[in-house]
Order: sequence, then C-alpha cells, then structure tokens
Amino acid sequence: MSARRTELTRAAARLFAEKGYHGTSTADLAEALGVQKGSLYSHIESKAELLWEVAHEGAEAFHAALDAVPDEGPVVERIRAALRAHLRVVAEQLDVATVFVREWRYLEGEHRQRFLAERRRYEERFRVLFREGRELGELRTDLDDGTAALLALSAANWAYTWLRPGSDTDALADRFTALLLDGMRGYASR
Amino acid sequence: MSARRTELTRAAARLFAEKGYHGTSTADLAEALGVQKGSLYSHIESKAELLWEVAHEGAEAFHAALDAVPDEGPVVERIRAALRAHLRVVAEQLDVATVFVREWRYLEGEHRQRFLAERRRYEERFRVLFREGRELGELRTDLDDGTAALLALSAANWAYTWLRPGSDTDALADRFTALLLDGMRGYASR
DNA sequence: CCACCTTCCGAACGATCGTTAGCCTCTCGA
DNA sequence: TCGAGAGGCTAACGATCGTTCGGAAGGTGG
Repeated sequence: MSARRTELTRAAARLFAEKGYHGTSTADLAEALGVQKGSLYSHIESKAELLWEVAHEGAEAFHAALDAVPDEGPVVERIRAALRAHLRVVAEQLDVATVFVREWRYLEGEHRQRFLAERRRYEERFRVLFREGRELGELRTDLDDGTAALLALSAANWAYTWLRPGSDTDALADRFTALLLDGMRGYASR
Repeated sequence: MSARRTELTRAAARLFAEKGYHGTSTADLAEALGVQKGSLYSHIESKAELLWEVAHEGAEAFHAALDAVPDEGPVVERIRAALRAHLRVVAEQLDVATVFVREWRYLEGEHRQRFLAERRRYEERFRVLFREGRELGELRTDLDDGTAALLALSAANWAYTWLRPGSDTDALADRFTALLLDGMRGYASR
C-alpha cells in the first residue's frame, strides 16, 4: 500500500471517529489530503471500503493485543493483562478504536458479516477468562461469569468516550481490575 | 403537542437509533408517517429539532428515574436503586436511550451545550453516590471513587447495545451491584 | 354556513452526495 | 530517451439531501 494510500486511511479513521461515517463526505476526506474529491478514486473504489478497512484494522489491533496475553497462569493476572491490552489499544489508536466500537454498524453486506464475526470472537475471548476463573476457583465459585464478563467488556467498550491518548492505561486497567476483583464494599456495610 | 406530532417524534427516535441521525433522511421520516417529506414541515422547523427533542427526552427520562432514588439511607441500596432506575429506562425507552447515549453528538450550537450540561449533571449524580459511600465508610475507605463511578457508568452507558426490551432489568442491575460491591475474587486467589 | 386551523400534496429549490470520465504531468526504470 | 504507471486535475453525472412554497382538502367552532 502506497504512502498516499496509508495517509488516506489515517484521515478516514480520524474523520469517521470525529464526525461519524455518514457525517464525513468524500469532500472532507479529499480536503484532508489536500486534493480534489475525484482524485480519491485513484486509491479506493468506494467510501465504504475505507470504513471496512478502518474497522478491520481495529479488530486486528484488539485481537493482536489479546494475543500477547498468556493463556496460562493465574486467571486474575490474565484478566488484568487483557484489560491493560485493550485500554492500551484504545489510547494508542483512539480513532481506529472508535470506529471499531461505534461506526462499524454502517458496514454493509459481506464486510458487515465478517466484522461481526471478529467482534463476537473478541468478546468471547474475554468471556472465556471469567468462565475459566470460576471453574478453576480463582474467582468465586458462585460467580455469574456472564455478567462479570459483561461488566468488564462494558468498561472496555466505553473507554473510547473518555480515554485520552497519553494516559497511563496500565494504571487505569489495574484500578479497574482491583475493583472488579475485590469490590467496593467497606467494613461498615458488611 | 398534537398526536401527529408525537408520532413524528417517536418515528424519529426509532429511526435515529436504528440508522443514526445522519443515516436517516427526511424521506425516511416521512415514509414512517405515510406522508410526503415536505409535509413534515407543518410539524417541525428542521430535522435537527427532532434530534434535540429526542435527546432531551432521554435526559429527562434518566433524570426522572434518578429522582425516584432516595437521597438518604444506605448508599449501597441507593447505588442498587440508581442502577435499576437507569437500566429500566434503557429497556423501556431503548430508542430514546440510544439517542441519549450515542446520537446526541450531532447536536449543534445551543442545543448541544444544553444537552452536555444535562449529561454532565447526570453523571455527577452517579459520582456523588460513590464519593459519599466512601466518606461514610459504607464503601472501602481506600476506594478510588472516581474509577468506581466510571465503572458503574460504563455498565450503564453500554447497556443500550445489548439490553433488549422486556428484560428483567431489576435482576440485571442487582447482579451488577453485587459484582461491584463484592467483587469476583474467589478463595483460591486470596 | 362560513371562517379558520391543521395537515398534507405536488413541485420545486439550490446544495451536496458518491462516483465516473478523460486528460495531463510527473517520476522512474528499462 | 522513451514508455508506463501513479496520482492528480477539471468537469460532470444522476441521485439525494433538507427545506420552501402555494394551494387544497378536511374537520371544528362560532
């Protein structure tokens, strides 16, 4: 992929995240490259192709980050690592993450199906951690692991709305993990 | 507001939630009423007015639900009640809640400012609960209440993506609350 | 019965949408 | 030195965008 083509993808990620897919025109994209809008079509076949590309890049980034999480060892540490990995991707590729979480739904046809499969698989990889944790006894044996995974994924998926580039995402993830593991209850309410 | 006008607002909520604000045309709205698109302008001054109306209705619904939460008594119970209230609104007014959480950002000018103020105030009402809980000792005295509120709000704000009308939102909220309060850690990892 | 108000129609507005076409001008390897 | 391909231009396409307008139904209250 040429340098110019890469530039276009980056601009698309930024603009789709900022103004939404339908709120971004080909004229906007062209202006970001300093070019006439017709010239975009030397690089792409359609605006929809850009959306797919950015959404797909998001899926790859999140999956790659999870790949670095060991699939053995204490579940508690793997949950922490998974949250760290997710938040790091959000902070380092905020535009792409935003498209991955919010704009993907404007995908159509085949691309939409492929994206949804990747997204479901990602969430399942999270769920497995909590199920395994319960089964191994590292998490409470009476844990509702589905709800637990949903809570963790909610924190992960909502992060793009408040997380800013440059944040200490490891510390943030650790705070979430501590909360999820040990709860908030104090002595006075026990 | 006439019955017809109300119908238009409902259609707008449904379509904005389904296809996004910029993905919904005035022709779509007109078709939902079985009318020519020009006829909409007997009822409204602009499409943007509908977005404001739906977003504002969402803000009112969420605030009204929180109003029913007592401002005294055990903080733990008030957190549970607040989560119940929020999830109930999401399930009972899913379209409006979706616009409140996701589509509001296409508001412009004055309306955008007013909405943001309402939204910030809503989140602040949540945050207060956790701060107060820590100060009163009902929650752990070493609690990071900002992160705690963020975690709860993440679960609340993400709910529109998975919650379906007719769910038992009270039970769902209680499961979240139990998790938030007592955590997931099991004996084996302590 | 008439005057009014609400609602809708049909047609059109200028603007903008995503996309296509033909042509020009570089750059670079053969 | 020449040919080719990459990348840009201008211009235009038909479609659709949100919105406006004048007029015509239809019901309601005086």
